[in-house]
Order: sequence, then C-alpha cells, then structure tokens
Amino acid sequence: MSLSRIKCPSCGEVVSPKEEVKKRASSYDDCLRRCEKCEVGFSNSNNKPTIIYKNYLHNVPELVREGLEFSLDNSMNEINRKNKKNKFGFSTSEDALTWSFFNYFVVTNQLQNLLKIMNIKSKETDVEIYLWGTCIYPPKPNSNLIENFITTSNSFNESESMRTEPDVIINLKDTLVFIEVKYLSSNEISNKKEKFENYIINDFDKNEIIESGHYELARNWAFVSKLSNGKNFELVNLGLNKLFFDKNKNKLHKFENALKSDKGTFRKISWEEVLTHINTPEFDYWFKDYLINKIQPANR
DNA sequence: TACGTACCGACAGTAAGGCT
DNA sequence: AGCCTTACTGTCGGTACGTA
Repeated sequence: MSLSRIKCPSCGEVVSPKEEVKKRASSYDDCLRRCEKCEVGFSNSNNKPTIIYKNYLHNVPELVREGLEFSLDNSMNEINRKNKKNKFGFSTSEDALTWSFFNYFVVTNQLQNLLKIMNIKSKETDVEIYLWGTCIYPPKPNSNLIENFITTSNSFNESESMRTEPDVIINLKDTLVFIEVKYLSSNEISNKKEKFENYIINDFDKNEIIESGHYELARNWAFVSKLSNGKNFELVNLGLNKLFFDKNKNKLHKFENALKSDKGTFRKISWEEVLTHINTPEFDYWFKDYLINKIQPANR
C-alpha cells in the first residue's frame, strides 16, 4: 500500500509520495514525501507522519535560534552529539522542545518567570542555566559548575566521551536543580542491576531504587545530590501528564519512596500544567502558539 | 575484524480498547 | 462487526569503546 498524499503545512501544496522503496525515515532525505520548496519532509509512517526539516534550525521558532548551534556542538555527551543534531530536525524532538521552551525565558529576559513556573522557591536572583551541559545564561557563568561537574562525573567513573547529560541545570546560590525533560518517550527503565552500581549514594535505598528500575532518574538523582555538595538540590521530571500515569507509574512511586534526603526533593511537573501558566496575557503570542501546538496534539 | 555494550531517543507496526 | 484511535513494544540509527 502506498503512502497517502499530504498537504504541506507551510505552503499548502499537496505532496505525493515518491515511488521508491520505503524505509524507516531517519533524515529528510529518507522521506518519500517532501516539499522541496519548503524543505519539509514527512516520515514514511502511514498515520500521523512526523515532519522532518531539512535544516534542523527550522524546527524551532526563529526568535530562539541564536546559540543553538553552539550548544549542540558542545553538549556533554560527546558520542551522541551527531545523533542529537540529526534528531533535532524532527517535529517530535524532545530536545527541540526543551531548547525552545527554556531559551525563550533567556532571550526575553524572564528568568524569574521561569523559576515561578518551575515552582523553584529560592530567594536568590542570580541564575545560571545550562542545557545539555552548555551554559545558555549568563553569557559568562561566574561559578565553576562545569568544572565540578566533570569532577563529579569522574568520581562516578564515567567515560569522558560519554558523560551524564542533564537536559537542564538551573544553578542558584542556595539550590541546584536538574530537570529531566520528557516529551513523547517515557522515563528509561532498566532491570540491569550492574548499571545502577556506579551511582550508589547514601541518599536513597539502594535495593528499592534498583527494583523501581528507574535508572535514568536514579542516575540524575545521584549526580545532582553529589554535585550540589551540601546545598539544597532538586530533581524535576518534566513531561506530559500521561508520563506520570503510564504503565510505569507504580515503579515511579517506588522510586519516589526510595529517596531519602534532607537536602533534596524530587518533583513531577506536567507540560499541561506549564501551559496553563504560559497561556496568559503576559507571554508572547508566538510562544503560546508554539507550546499549544506541541502539547495538545500529543494528547489527541 | 567483528561483535557486544553503552548512550539517547525516534520510527513504525500492532495490540488493545473504545465507539458506532 | 468493523472501524478508528491510542498506547505500547520492538527495532533501529549513529557514534565510539572494549574485547575477543
């Protein structure tokens, strides 16, 4: 069965599929349906094809594009850099959503609003924000966070080309926040005990954590706990509402219950919740539009 | 040289469940 | 009964390292 024709969302012209062998699309060039004029491709799925941009920069609003190239080129996990760039051009890209959302507050100079929305309670006003381990604000960070990050990474025996890469770090004088962002995928689960062994700290019940299977969150928790070095810390899991009610919800509860720390807290925030904050008069129309178009279709 | 592992995260088919 | 939608699962892509 050949693929259906599709209307280009950019110019409105109808695009017909090329008569070639169909394979899983992992780039614009793999797409059998392409609007060459707009440089927009459609994945080879029969239903709800993903849009794949020829130029990955086009997958984020124009006003937040500056600095993106630098961050992608310098992300913490070196091995994954190329792959990260490739995937950035997909309409389903988690990284593109992360970039657009957080960088919006930087370019519009609204970092205090970001803290409010993320429910980060701190009296400090000096903020540092890092995406994938690269600083996006301020232009010249005045802490040596990354230096300490490398030290911490080494202490967990991570290889230097494959370090833990927190999606977002927000560094305040009295609090260190890691945010693990999810969009369409769920939190990574692993049943391999050995994988957890490198990230055992005193801040959680080891066996319970392993049983919960939440390797990705456990690693982030251990990392932020150690890196915070005595100050308060938070691990935030930001995702669609359904992330917290999917097949892994019991395991997630187990994970949460296994955490024990005076200094640290784990919090879940949904994109839907975030949207209710954004969908108010003080935010730019284009930004609201962007977010609504990301969040609402994902629930239909 | 080839294979296994790790990493992150997306594609695409299918099973399941709801609706008419 | 059959259609449609959604959630889930398996598999893949691309990079590099360690080891046989």
